[in-house]
Amino acid sequence: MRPAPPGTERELLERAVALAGLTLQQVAGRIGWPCPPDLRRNKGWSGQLLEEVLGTDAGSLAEPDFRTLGVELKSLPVDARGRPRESTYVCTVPLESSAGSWEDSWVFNKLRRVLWIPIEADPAIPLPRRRVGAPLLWSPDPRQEALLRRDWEELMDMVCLGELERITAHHGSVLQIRPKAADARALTWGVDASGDRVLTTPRGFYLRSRFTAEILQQHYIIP
DNA sequence: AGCTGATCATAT
DNA sequence: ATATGATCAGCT
Repeated sequence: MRPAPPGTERELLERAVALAGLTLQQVAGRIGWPCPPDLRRNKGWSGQLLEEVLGTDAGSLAEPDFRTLGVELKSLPVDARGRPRESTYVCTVPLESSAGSWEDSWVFNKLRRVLWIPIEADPAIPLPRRRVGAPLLWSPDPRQEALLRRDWEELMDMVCLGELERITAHHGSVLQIRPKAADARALTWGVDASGDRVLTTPRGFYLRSRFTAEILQQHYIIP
């Protein structure tokens, strides 16, 4: 059912281009998946559908989806004007490890090469009829990488200094930290200002939608 | 209308 | 519990 992973970026892009313009129902039908009426009880369904159809090979490891290519796959819900409707989850925030460098960070290693696939997400369109957009293979340009790096360094400084409870989604110009858990009761270990281990909410890094909007505006043409 | 904090599903 | 895939829903 699941195709072999693409061997090259070109092959990956060809597979993705072949999906452009299809509805989610049509894409799901190709691999025998039923299309749910909405995403209410399965928020990641369309992202998982694209993984399955395109043949990712990283599972749920903390690595790019196409590990042999070093390419991360991100679906991007867009409104009628082609603007992202939501922020984009990047990865878990390491709450216990020491600083490390930007180059070694999960954030950088996931975002250095991304295949963005816009998906119509206007709530007026029933999920099965929403169309997949044209794919975009992207790497951050120097300015974008500098913005990401600065946010990451500031946020990770706060994490490492035990200022986790001070971090809100207001921090960061393009990259932010928000809760990432089953619910608000979920707990994991972090470090407080005294350096002691404390239980806290698991967090994730997210890209603000104005950042992904910029990426699409620069490169993407609405079909 | 945009944004933040909360939440849903699955695999290991 | 930790990782992945994300969107929901209420507040400003």
